[in-house]
Amino acid sequence: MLNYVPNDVARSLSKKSTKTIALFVPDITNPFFNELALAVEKVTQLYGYTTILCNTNESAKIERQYIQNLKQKYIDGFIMATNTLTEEEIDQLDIPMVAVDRSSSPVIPTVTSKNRDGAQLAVQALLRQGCSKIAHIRGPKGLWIAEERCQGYLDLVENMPWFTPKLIVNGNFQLKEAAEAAKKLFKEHPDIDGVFAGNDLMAIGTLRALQEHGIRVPDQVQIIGYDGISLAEMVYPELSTVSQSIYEMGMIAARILIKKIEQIHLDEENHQLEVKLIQRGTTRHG
Amino acid sequence: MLNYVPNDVARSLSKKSTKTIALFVPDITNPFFNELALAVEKVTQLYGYTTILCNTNESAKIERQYIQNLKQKYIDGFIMATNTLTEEEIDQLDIPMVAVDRSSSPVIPTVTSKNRDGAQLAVQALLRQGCSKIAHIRGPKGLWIAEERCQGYLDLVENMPWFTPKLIVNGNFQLKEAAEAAKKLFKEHPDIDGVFAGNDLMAIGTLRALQEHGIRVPDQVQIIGYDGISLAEMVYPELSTVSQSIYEMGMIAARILIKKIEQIHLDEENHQLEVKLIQRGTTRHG
DNA sequence: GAGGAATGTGTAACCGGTTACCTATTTTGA
DNA sequence: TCAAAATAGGTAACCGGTTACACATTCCTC
Repeated sequence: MLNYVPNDVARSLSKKSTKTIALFVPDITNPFFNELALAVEKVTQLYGYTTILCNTNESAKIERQYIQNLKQKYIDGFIMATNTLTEEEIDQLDIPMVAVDRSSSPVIPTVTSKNRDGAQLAVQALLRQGCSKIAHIRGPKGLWIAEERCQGYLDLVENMPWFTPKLIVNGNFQLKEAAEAAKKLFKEHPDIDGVFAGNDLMAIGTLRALQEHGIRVPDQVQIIGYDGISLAEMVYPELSTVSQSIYEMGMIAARILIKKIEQIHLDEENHQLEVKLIQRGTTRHG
Repeated sequence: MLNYVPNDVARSLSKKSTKTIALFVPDITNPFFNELALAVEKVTQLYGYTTILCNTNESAKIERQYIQNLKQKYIDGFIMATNTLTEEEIDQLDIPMVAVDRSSSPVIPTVTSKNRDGAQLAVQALLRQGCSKIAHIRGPKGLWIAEERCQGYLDLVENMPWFTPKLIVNGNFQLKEAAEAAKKLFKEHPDIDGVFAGNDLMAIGTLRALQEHGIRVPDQVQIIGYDGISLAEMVYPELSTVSQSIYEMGMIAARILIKKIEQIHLDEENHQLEVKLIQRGTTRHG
């Protein structure tokens, strides 16, 4: 008889390992993280690991709870798309860990994209395509990727005659908040004709706000987002965006984590992925 | 010293239970299932259980793999928002199980909404608000909830002089497919002035297709979706929809499952939740 | 104060694998 | 052919809890 199935729990107990890793995401309803999860899962499965998805809902408390809970269960490692943990905590956790998209500490390997370059790409395109007053809907204060993208925007517009810091408003990476922010922004500056949003969700929120006010996109205002989530192709007009290879980010992060778990040497712990500008319906390109 | 932390794996081994349940969803990128997951997680956490989210990607193979894998890990129960398993399989699995939204077998407790009633609600509203030719973008053939919603539509329009079965087209519950289907539909029947879609995603796809063709919503065509996902409020115009309490569905399913696991008696295994029509920007209501 | 119940403590077996170690067998080479 | 080495098979301890059962102690009642 060959119908013997080993008992995973018993094995885990003696090996102190479960062949399971956890992916922490701050917001499961953001398609960006879903695509990331798909990629991570694919790679881990290939190596015989199971992935479990943890939605922290942007809450540090939930995140810590999950971590304690999972450590007790002999989880083998973490991929963090969140950044609430302090450096100390990570140090004393003493479990293989990789950061993706957002990074909370320089001590752990990080996979991210060239945010500043990407932002410049977007703003360049807006300028080239005739915009004469460009606003930026930015992500949360203190979040590294939001700062970088904002910086990329500033790099190109800071010295423009029309520039004022009031053209930068916060949308917290969320659709609804960005829509609100955009409404206020356009009320105060009706002559804005270009918007670079810190992520696609906020760009879509901006689009929605403009449509509500009867402002034509891209005729009157051009919009570019950031991320390249599939939702960007599902709105009308389709969203122009700075696309990062989300799938690749997930795959690389997963591979790095597994190597760390299995103690295989890594030549390069950090990865910065290239981004590319995809122009669609919200911009007036060639 | 009170810093003793019991070892979960050892406990699981001897108790043959992990205080963990799994939620299976067919498509993690569909916001409906995210909202469901949030609800399930909330309840299970309350009862001391951990939930793990499994994305089956509509694939029966992946689903079976997960199930095998998890059974070996002493999972305590399953909540299935999928319907690929056969009745036999469920029987011989011999693990507490609850179906939510979709049901694959009458032998397991099911939490769903009054689909047929909901569809009627939508079509009634369209008729009342002046539509004289209403189409239906339906969900996958063979899927119970899709059939029910289609039936609800038929209940009201089957005997109308303008009705023809060609007004029913398949969109597979997906945004893109529905947009394509809608385009074709409107090319053949330009006089359609109302659409009831089998879910919100398809309604949004329809909206997108119409916008692309310069057809004004709700002036020329009114649209109603089904589900009440939050994305419905994020498009412009905001989508009118038949809202089911997704959160409640998740909570009820979780509670039923936990009771089954802990062998507490249930008076009522099946639940059919009420739905309500929410009119927003895609309909011309009073 | 003795008999019985009620409560407390201690120990060993068990959950089902992994692994280190010891003995038995086969293989290899001089 | 025989000793040493390589391989095979078997056993016991261990991972870290749970639980059942034996035994000791306290309490209550007549």
